[in-house]
Amino acid sequence: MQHKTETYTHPQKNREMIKKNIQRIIQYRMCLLKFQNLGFDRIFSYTLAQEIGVSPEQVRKDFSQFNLRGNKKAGYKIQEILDSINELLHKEDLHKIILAGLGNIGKALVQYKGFINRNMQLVAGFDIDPAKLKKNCRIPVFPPDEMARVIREEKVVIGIIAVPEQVAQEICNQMVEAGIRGILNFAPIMLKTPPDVTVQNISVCNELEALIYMTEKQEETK
Amino acid sequence: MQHKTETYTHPQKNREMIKKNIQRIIQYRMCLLKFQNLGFDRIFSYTLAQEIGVSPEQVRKDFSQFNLRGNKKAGYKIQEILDSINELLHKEDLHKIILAGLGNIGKALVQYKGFINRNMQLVAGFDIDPAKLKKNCRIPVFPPDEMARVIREEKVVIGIIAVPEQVAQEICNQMVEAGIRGILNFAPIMLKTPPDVTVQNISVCNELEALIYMTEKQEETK
DNA sequence: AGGGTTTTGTTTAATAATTAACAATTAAAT
DNA sequence: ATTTAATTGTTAATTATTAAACAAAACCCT
Repeated sequence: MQHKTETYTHPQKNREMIKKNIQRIIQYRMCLLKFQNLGFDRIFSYTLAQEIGVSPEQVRKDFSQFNLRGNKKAGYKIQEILDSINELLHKEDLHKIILAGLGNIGKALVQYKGFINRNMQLVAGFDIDPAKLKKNCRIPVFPPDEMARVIREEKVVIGIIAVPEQVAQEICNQMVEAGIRGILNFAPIMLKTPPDVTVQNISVCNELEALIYMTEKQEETK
Repeated sequence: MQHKTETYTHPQKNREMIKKNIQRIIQYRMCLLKFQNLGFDRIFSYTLAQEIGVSPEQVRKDFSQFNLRGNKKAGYKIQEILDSINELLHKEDLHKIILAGLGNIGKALVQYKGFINRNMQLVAGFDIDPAKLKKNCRIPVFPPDEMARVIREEKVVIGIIAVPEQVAQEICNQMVEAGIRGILNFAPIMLKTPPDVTVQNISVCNELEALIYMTEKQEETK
């Protein structure tokens, strides 16, 4: 029997839930911007839901959880919700990010122009290959042994790992040691980190394989 | 009251569940390969679970669902499970993939060497920019109006969308029309597709924003 | 060979997430 | 101003997922 009113939830699980919800919120924002650009200044939960592929109740519940309020009968004021979401995501300040590895993915990220629109900035890159140090002039690129210094000096808390699998864990350890708290990992391994460091994996191969499975499954049952 | 023995589940939801489970299976495979390379030939659900960050029961249940069988007291034979997973994922045959858009992401994908190890192959790229048509000699690159022909001739069912947001939906429509059944989408929009087409979105910006939120949330509650 | 121990696989229970329902509210119309 | 219609926000119910429990199996050691 539970004595407390609030039921206990495992911190790790709880965090997964928050992450999932905030990812939906980020999607809503994408969608809100779209409708704003189309000239609308209000939107209903129903419309938003249909666009994202969830139920209207889900939208209302998500908004409610993050205290994003609408108007009865009149829906949600797009600008108002956008402002609130931006505040929620601390979009008023610039978020510095470092990048380890300037291979194919790293180079693509360096050249990507979409970060600054969303108040994110790659402040430095790191690569073992001396040839990479000058090539990409958009951001300064250092050898890996300077990473800890840069992280500390620039007070960076977010890092991207785009190095080969073999060195990914080592780079991860160095990042965490120097103060990185969130890692976007492109290496095809499960990184080991302390529980207070958040890791998000991206694997194009895995996604493609899952997609292939799904399509073939669909084909079978047709 | 439900009359059928099997309870009804919404097909869309059901598909989400299968996708999630198969993604875990793909992760298990990654991990199994790692342990095989370390010289092990058997593994316990407990070990695998710890490595992936789930419970041992979850591993056993996942394996059970896909009929991946172990040996009581002796755990799972790594090679056996790997073979079964590869069979499950139809790894015996080569999976052809087309790529729309040869910008930063597209170029990175073309240069990526990991596909062939997993029996996937980019068979063609498409870009509106004539300058791109010759540049990347790893795969043939065509203008977009040849896409439908190539999809049909090569019988491709998987496509990657790495074009600018503004044309992503149009490219998607063309792909679906020509026979593509699974799409990996890098454009920051929710693509509209028929229900039997599976879409998987990848957005580096969204993942980073979620990561930033998580780290700041963590900082607050500390 | 046989008991003890360990680990699977499945069933049952607990927890979490989604959907449905509905009361409250408010914009718009008359 | 009053009424009507529509939409939110929250509570309740349902469904789905995850974890626990335990029986069955089989390896290993004596």
